[in-house]
Amino acid sequence: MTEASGHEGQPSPPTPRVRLVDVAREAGLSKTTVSAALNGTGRLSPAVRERARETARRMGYRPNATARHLRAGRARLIGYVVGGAPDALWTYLESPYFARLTGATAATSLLRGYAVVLLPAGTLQGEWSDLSLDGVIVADPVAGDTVIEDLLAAGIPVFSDRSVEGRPGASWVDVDAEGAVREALDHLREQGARRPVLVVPDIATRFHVEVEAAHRAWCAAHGLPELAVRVAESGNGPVVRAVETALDTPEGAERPDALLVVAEASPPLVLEAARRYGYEVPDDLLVVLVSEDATALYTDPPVTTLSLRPEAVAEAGVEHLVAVLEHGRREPAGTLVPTRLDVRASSVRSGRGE
Amino acid sequence: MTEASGHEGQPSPPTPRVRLVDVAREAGLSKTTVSAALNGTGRLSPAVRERARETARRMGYRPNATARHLRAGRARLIGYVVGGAPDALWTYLESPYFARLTGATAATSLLRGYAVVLLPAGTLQGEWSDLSLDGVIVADPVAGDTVIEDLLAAGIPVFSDRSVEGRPGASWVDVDAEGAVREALDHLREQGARRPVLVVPDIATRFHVEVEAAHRAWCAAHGLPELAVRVAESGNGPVVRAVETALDTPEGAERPDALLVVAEASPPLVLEAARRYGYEVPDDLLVVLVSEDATALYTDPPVTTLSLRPEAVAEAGVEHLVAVLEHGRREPAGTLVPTRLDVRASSVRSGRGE
DNA sequence: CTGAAAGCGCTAACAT
DNA sequence: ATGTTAGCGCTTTCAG
Repeated sequence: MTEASGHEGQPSPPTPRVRLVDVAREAGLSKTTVSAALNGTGRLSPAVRERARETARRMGYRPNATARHLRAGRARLIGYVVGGAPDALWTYLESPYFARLTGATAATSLLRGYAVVLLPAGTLQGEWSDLSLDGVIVADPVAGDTVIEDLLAAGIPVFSDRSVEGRPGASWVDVDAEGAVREALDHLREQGARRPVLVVPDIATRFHVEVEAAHRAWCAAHGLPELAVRVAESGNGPVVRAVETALDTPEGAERPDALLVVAEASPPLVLEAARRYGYEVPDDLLVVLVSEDATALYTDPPVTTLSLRPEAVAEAGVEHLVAVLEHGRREPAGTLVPTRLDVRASSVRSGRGE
Repeated sequence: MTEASGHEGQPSPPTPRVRLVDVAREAGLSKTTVSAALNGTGRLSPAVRERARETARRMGYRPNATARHLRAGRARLIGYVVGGAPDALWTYLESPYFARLTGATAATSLLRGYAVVLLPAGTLQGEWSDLSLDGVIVADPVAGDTVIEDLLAAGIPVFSDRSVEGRPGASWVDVDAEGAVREALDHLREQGARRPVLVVPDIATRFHVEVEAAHRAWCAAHGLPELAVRVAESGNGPVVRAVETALDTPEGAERPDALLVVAEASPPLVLEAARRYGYEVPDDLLVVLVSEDATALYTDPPVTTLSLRPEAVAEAGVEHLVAVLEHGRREPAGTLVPTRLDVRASSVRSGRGE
């Protein structure tokens, strides 16, 4: 039962908000005094401070944030854009990786005193120039992303995961693609794999480009065949089809004995695909997925995943941006986030030593 | 190659931003004229207008959004909070429903000229009172949610999906729970189900409370047994266990012949659970999931889903909020969004007429 | 057709 | 210890 209940209902005109002057007048004090009292600054007698506070409370005073921001010279607002894909403006949130990256970015920002504004993927600065953003975080830019150029040209501090190395004002965070590939392939090899096949999206994101390079290098170094299938589109449909392509070997040909999928795909669906093609996991096929999808824990067998650690990426990114924003750091800095392999039954050769 | 390349690099002091006065001075005009020229307002000679624009461009002038907002009296910013759960501050993004609701809210807002600020779930107004939000959207409040009370008390226009009926200033949107349950159960009954079992979260969200009521009513009306299992926690693990509970009937007892899951769960995992308990889908068990999870399309068989239409919910919500914000509408308005049943093979009795 | 000046609501020097 | 005043950067009457 709020104040506006029953017959007494406020008349239509949107109640003019109580301003600092109003409180000051009412309390018989000056703006300064009330402001100081409310902000805990200055030296005021406890009595006056209390009177100001009480009056403000009674009148339902709430400071105007915009005015404060104008005064302060910043709005404590950080923009968040995902690079590339201007075709999929918002769907990135539906991928577990981005869902967690986004949440973690918002969480870390808030800890540092900034709120996050969601921006549509791949849009340029011009489309939201009327927002008072102190800085912008660009997640997952593709090579030569216009978003970044745009922001840099506008002089807005930018942090971008993946590398924008060397651009002044553009700190970066990068997932350690090379380490990720090496760790996953080493693990598969230890488990006996000799014909691992890689499934990777065919896009210009720095991470994926590096993954391919690392894979090539690893295969050469270990004298194993370089088996890879590229996925043109993202999404479960295309990725699962790519997995099928990878597993569907011609009659009599040697079959792959391990699968490393570096594209967001539903773990249970990948397992199902493997079964459809007559593989037993992990007996005939070891499976490792680069994924943040929690369902990996609940499949039978549970699926080994390689986490890109979105929380760590977000944290490092916000940290860099805040460093620029608050201490005016100019020299670009960077962080390389190591991935984490969560070994589960899908990639552990069974019937050995157990 | 931006201007700051090479040896010429700007010295450290963060470049003082170009202001309107600076442009005016440089162009030999007044602030007024330049402002008018840039905003396309007022009656200026084309020559002057062009001169002002050119100078602004040359100097890299970008208007200060905060100052504009102060002047305009609003920041064109909408807050977005998810109700309840202060334990899971950000994880809501990982659910397909909320991922899409969030994206759609941001998209619709932008179309109406507002940007969306992500707020941690279940937090109160006091924790982000230093943000200049014109309004707030509260998604999925639980009964008697403090977030709502808090906002209403503060006089901030609130829209909330699910109902907050009767509160002045609090328009609402509600998913048609009753229709959803009826549509799903009618469908299952038409397909021959006589012992459908409902799996539903045990939480006070209005939607879920209504689902239970509707289920009870439907069972009574059709003279079918009221079978239901409640899930204490959310997440794939608990939901799958609840599904197992629902399917794991004592030896000799009658088994359920249809499953209606009204909790976000991974479609392939639910299918897998059914198989583990010896059910063939759809032959022994018809399955309908309330879910926005895209994997439902790719399972074998594809799973029938009941969509809560997050895009429609978001659209209606933003529409209501903007109506309050821009036309000062006071009388609370509401929208009831119908759900959509996407019938796929998992709920169609096979071997009949085909 | 253009410019001077007021003021959005707040905070912080600078008096008193 | 408290009040006066300037000013953050912009838009917009209102004179000229």
